[in-house]
Amino acid sequence: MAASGSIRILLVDDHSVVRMGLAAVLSLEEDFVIVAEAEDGAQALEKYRAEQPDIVLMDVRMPGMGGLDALRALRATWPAARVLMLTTSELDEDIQRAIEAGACGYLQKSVTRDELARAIRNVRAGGRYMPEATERRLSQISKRKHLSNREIEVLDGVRRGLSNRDIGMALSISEHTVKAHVKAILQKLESADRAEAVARGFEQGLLRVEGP
Amino acid sequence: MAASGSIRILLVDDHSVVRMGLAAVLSLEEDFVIVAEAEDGAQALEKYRAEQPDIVLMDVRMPGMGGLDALRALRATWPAARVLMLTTSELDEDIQRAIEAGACGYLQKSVTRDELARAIRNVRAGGRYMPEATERRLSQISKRKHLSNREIEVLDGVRRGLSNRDIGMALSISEHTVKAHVKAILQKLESADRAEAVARGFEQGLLRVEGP
DNA sequence: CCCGCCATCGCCCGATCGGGTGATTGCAAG
DNA sequence: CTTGCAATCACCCGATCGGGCGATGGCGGG
Repeated sequence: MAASGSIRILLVDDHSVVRMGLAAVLSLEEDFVIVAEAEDGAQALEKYRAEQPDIVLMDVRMPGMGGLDALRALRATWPAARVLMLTTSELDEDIQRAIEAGACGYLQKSVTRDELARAIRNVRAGGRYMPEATERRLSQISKRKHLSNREIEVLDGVRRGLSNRDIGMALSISEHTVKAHVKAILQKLESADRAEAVARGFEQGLLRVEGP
Repeated sequence: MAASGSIRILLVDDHSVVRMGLAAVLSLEEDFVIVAEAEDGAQALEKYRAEQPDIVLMDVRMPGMGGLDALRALRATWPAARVLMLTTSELDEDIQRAIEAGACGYLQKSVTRDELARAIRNVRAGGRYMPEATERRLSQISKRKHLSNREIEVLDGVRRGLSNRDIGMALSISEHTVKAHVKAILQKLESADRAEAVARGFEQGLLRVEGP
């Protein structure tokens, strides 16, 4: 690995404007070298294999394989890969997932040039980097009781306007069980009824607008 | 105003990375000149007053005064202002609102350099510009029956988990009336119950995660 | 001027929801 | 092994929801 001469970077983002912007910002630092760019997760894996960069800067939301899946795939093959996640969204339990999946940092696209450079150097040096605001949000998120997979499935039925009975039939379980799940969901999301639970689901990133 | 020598552009986006990227992309065109940048709606108005650019490239989602409000404010003072809206989100009835408010185009941040340049020249020449995909989405959106203001208020109560009675008290109307509104909402959003209506509200951009 | 839409109010009623209180299984972590 | 949690099933019951049917007044466009 290059001692500390230069830091080799792989950019992954589906928005070409953002890639150009990152390239422009990073080129202001003498020792940063962008060795490759990718538009999606699959490309990112290819490029990583080919270039073995020191740092990956990756967008969270991308068409096809999302940034989180790409992150997991990357770390599965190269556990030492150092990945900084970028996002516009700022809400999201994606933060939580990214950290669990081994991201070394989580930045918003509104970062200043300075902070971005610091983050990259930090991560390169083996550390982590997380803006204070994100850290605070993360601690809040981790306090939220999170739903089990089954509960997410039920919540998805609720979101589609199904009755408890219909959800039961769809999941091949009894209506009683569905009610139990719904009850648990309402408690965990601190919601008064299923409508509020759906709203909370969207707020917390459990439910999304684009169908999975 | 510069005949056709150069096209003077104002960039408005809260993400510095995106501004840098746009600046980088646009600087590749000889006749494009970025005369100012702004980080939010208020700044955008100032800069416009000072520079009187030919074109404004504006992000839709921004902290403080959002892109749409900024657009309206701008057109209120300078009805001839030519504004191209930029977005990451792609969903949204914001498209609809932007067009109504007098935007000359609506682009995603994934645009290629080519398309962006074409859009700008088009708009500069007095035309409009809208990617085909966006146009299709727009036509779908316009087919959606849209909720009245009162109905939106009711839907917001529903989203917060209030009962019809509580919503009635909050809005100082009878529970019966609320029920009538809810009924209308369910029909217009083609929803089976209030939970699905909330989901549809989020999908269509009627409800948002960050507070109004 | 009339039609349509919106907002408001009213009553009846069956279906669904959500709370309370149980229980059993199986698995994973301590 | 014991504790805890997820998932499953069960019953009772009052409150709420959502549909059906209808009515009034106001406001704006054709």
